[in-house]
Amino acid sequence: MARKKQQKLHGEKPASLKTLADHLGLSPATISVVLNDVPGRSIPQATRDRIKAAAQQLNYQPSLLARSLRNRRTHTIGILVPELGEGYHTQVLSGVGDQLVQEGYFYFTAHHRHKPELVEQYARLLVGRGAEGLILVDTAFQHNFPVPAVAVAAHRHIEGVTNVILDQTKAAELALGHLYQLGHRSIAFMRGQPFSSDSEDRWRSIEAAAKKLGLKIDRSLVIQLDRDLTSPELGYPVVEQLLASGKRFSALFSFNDVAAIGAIRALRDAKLRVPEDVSVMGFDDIRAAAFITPSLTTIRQPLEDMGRMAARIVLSRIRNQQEYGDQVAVEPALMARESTREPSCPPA
Amino acid sequence: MARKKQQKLHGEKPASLKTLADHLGLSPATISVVLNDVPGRSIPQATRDRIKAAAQQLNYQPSLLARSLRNRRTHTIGILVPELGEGYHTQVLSGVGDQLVQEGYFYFTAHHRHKPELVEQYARLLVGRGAEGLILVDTAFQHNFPVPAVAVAAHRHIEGVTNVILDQTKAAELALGHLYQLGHRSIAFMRGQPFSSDSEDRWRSIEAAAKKLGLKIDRSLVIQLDRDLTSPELGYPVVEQLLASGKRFSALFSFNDVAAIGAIRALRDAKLRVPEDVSVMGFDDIRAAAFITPSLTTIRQPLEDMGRMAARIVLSRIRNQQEYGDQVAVEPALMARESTREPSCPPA
DNA sequence: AATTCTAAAACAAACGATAGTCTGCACGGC
DNA sequence: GCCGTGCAGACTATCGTTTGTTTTAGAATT
Repeated sequence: MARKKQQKLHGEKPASLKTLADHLGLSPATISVVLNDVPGRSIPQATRDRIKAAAQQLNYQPSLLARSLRNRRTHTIGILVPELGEGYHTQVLSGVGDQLVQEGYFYFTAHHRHKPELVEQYARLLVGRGAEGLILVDTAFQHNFPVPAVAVAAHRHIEGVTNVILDQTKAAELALGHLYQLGHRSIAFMRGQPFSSDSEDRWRSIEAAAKKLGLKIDRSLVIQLDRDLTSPELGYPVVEQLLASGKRFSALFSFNDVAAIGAIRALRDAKLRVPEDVSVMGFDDIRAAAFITPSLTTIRQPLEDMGRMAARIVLSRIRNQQEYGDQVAVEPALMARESTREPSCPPA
Repeated sequence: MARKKQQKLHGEKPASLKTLADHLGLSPATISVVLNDVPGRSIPQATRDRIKAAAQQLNYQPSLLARSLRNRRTHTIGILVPELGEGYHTQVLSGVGDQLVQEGYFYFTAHHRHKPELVEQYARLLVGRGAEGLILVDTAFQHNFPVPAVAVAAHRHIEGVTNVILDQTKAAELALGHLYQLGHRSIAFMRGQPFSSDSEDRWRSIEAAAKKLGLKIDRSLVIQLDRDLTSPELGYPVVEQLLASGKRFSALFSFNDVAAIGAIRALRDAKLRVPEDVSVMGFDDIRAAAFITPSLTTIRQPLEDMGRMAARIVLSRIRNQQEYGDQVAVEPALMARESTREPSCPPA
């Protein structure tokens, strides 16, 4: 007869407990008990072996769907991010994913492209889909959620939602401390866009750090980002304008790395060398930061750690352990590279 | 009395059909029928309104879990990627996600860090979790799968798995054509690591394109990558060696952008200017390609499109439409930037 | 008044797994 | 021979939906 098909294509329905039960002449419940090693049940070893062998042979895979329905546990977390294709969010995602998988959880992802109505909608969908918890990365939201939720770099604080943030105070101190120590005294600052979650905090921290160092912030050296871009173009025009104003400065603290790259372009196009004439400090430590010429001195956000932390917190809240407060800060690190050095002429 | 809690914290069990049924004095089935607008059932408008109002009021959300169990449709796809935190894969993911969401599907992601046993294990888990199809991005695998599967940039062809790939012939022709047209005749080539999925195809296409242009490939100008790195360090030592060999060349075609960035460093460290002394062509068009100095001329893989295409194919196969063959190629594009120009001295 | 018809909704059986309870039977002790 | 004891496993209900089939009751027909 025809040779047995060696590579079964999809189509045959997978084995269920009932299939196994019929095959073995036992009841589904017994098989469930054996395969799950439920304690306190007396089933002879012989039967156990028989069941396990059959399960293997028929390639039995329990339907997690059915199990979830019955146990009311899905072991699934929903994750909301603004974008998938860009560095910052996916690095957080990477940490989240690692931690979740390690603890036996799965996750659904959805990206909302910053549309508020999509945030609401996807959150509902994810929960409807069985998500036992939510992790929101760089995502604005209004309400509480029907399941434990943790925000990474949240825009504001919402009752009941734990927030994982960067220690902005420490970050500002690291950055300004580095520039100050190199000898910089006239430093230009870039403020983030009003709609960006970090802008306000970052700026307050910078002011505080400056005060602590005895450094005066010259208002005319403070520029304000406003465009909604994720390309270096973001930083170009504002720096161009600043230069046109004629004010001089020996260092620039950019709001983020991407803007810093644009800023470096603008400085170069104005025939200023980086770092010889102007030092540039970034923020975030995106991958490109180490690759560009000159490589960028920046403050690293431990994105993977933040993700891992968020995952740990959401799981702990699901288990109803109250181990974390409603805000958890992680430590930034200074990545000193080529784009900063001592100013060429000593401060005036 | 105590004021009504305005912000309900999680804890109250969500409304089910049964809850609604009790509340309305109807049966769950009737309510299901109404809420799903099942055709061919006669329910008076008054009752329909009553049901819909109650559903709204009790904030009824159908359990997709239960529905999936019943309907044997989960509307979920499983996605396997090697890494989450790095550019290439997540851009594909972004396209996949867009397309899936648009067609009403959700997706589970898992990253396996190139460990073969994890690929197998996660694939099984995802299917067990209800995935109706699988998308494998840059992932090696051995077997067929019990559900429709589509691979993006697969390592080899597997019966029954549709493959979305870049048109390597076109890519090689674009790249070499560009260099040739600029006047380059002595071109150095970088071959990918043996374990990388594209290495073989890419090289064959380059040979073919060179032949077509009447360009001779000088074997002593061909260098071979072998390290498993995703940082520019990848391209540095091999170019250093090539330079040490004393052979001269006016252009270098790198295996990918990351290696190209390392190569540029190596060239600079050897006091060669890019592009004045040596033109460098990359491959992939990673985000950093446009940011570095000089910005990198490269071949763009339309990663999002590939993801979208993979999603479309897997859904079409789930629906049992046979619209696509077992291989689908997408078109690359030349991104001409600063790192290439005509050679400074005319070819010998 | 008895019969047929139809609208409106209830009922019942799944989907696959699991937790709790219950039964049949062999064995032992008295 | 009667009863308890344990073992080995079956039975039942349930998670929340959906689908096919009945029931019910009132209205229409004869």
